[in-house]
Amino acid sequence: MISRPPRPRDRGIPEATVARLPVYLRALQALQERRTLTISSEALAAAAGVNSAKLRKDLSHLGSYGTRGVGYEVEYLVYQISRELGLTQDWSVAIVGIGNLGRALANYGGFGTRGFRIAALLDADPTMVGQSVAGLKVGHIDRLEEAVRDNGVSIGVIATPAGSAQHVANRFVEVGVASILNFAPVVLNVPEGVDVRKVDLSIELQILAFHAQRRADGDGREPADRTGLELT
Amino acid sequence: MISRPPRPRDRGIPEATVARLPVYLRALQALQERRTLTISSEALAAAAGVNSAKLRKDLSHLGSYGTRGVGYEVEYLVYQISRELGLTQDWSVAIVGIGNLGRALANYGGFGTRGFRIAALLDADPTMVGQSVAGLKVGHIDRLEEAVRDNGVSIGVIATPAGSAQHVANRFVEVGVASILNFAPVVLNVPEGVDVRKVDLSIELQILAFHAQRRADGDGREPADRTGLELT
DNA sequence: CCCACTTTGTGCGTAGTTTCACAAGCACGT
DNA sequence: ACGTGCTTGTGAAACTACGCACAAAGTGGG
Repeated sequence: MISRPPRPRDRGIPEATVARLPVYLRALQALQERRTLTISSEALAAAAGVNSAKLRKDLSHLGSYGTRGVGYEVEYLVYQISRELGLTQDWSVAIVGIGNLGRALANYGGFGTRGFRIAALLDADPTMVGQSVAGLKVGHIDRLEEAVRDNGVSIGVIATPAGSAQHVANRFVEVGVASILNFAPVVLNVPEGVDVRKVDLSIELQILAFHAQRRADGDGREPADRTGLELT
Repeated sequence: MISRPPRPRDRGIPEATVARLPVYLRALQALQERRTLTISSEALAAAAGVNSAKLRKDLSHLGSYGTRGVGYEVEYLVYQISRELGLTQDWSVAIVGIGNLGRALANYGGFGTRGFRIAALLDADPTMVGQSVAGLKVGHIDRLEEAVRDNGVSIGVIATPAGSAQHVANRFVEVGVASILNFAPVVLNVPEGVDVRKVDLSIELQILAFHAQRRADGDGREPADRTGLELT
């Protein structure tokens, strides 16, 4: 069962590369729907919005799956990336916090095209419990442990208010969920070995504002010590 | 021996730093509510989930706002970071695509605590137009240009299906919106000078899956590639 | 006034990431 | 068979980011 295959894959794929693989995968799947059989790094890079050298180096971490003079076979590459990302197996996801965002997530069909199954929806609000959302009955948060165990949940999504997020995270960790996607605007504290990724809308807006302001500032530099409001 | 002349031009705060400033800001605002007057880099770093040296270096890019032996004055730092991020001015935001996600965004009150004002909601679906969401009337996408001009919108949020995203982006760019936050699962093509940030739920899940798979492959142990090869 | 103590700001070595540029490899036409 | 043309895979250079460790700078007590 446990294959120590003769071709032990280099398990040291750079984090930056991992973050881009899903983008390549999506571009490749779009190509697949258009019946494209092969594609060059140049063209795929353009579709993914990256530099072609970067794309080639990224793919080289998975192995040598291209053909010089031709390009990459789309279908084969889709399979290889999917496998590397762990999408050839199914992942059960539980979403906690069925507010506006939680509902949006639950209804978001194309979760990774496939590979992810939303197995449980949980909320603390008694009036929410029992309602049907995206074809699933919302359960009470008190049953989190049960829901995780019964459904083999391995990924937890937190879409609660900031105040409850840490508590929910603790519960997740407690029952063995080691992958958490956090939408609440707080920094979660988790033990080593637990993987947390955060998606933060207001942070993204603030970063945009920073660049927008910089553009507006004529194009200058000068941040430094400006203790009040002066400027022009 | 021939070293290139030093570039004292400290133009620009590192991108990595910019991305963390909002996190610091949020932590500081929480402290402010607890009436904390000053805080050390050590404590603030813990609250923000980063290394204290990194935090000090980040803050040093804004200027010398700390007091040795004491720490940072919370209120002053809040102001400085806000100013650097451009939050001391107001930004008008338009959201296009009032589906589940668009509604969630419109209702998400704490948009950056302040500084961001949702000025317009637009959708292509005629049955959606005219409805009231989060206290705003949904307008038809055809009026995008009008809505942007009338409200001084400078940030556009795209929450449409993938197929419409590029089209909406083009329209935004056309009317001079140079900051776009994209939730649609596509790579947007925009001219130079336009700033696009993307938030992609399924990509985040795929990255989590990658790490989860790695954990599982290894055998009960953890990644453990922290201690790479020592000297040889 | 001076000393002990605390905490900032930063120089520097290390690690990670991006990009260039080109040799090596493959397909295809002749 | 063999050259021509195209595209991959990858050394190496250039950047960027990280975190340690410590001197500098400020506080407060005696």
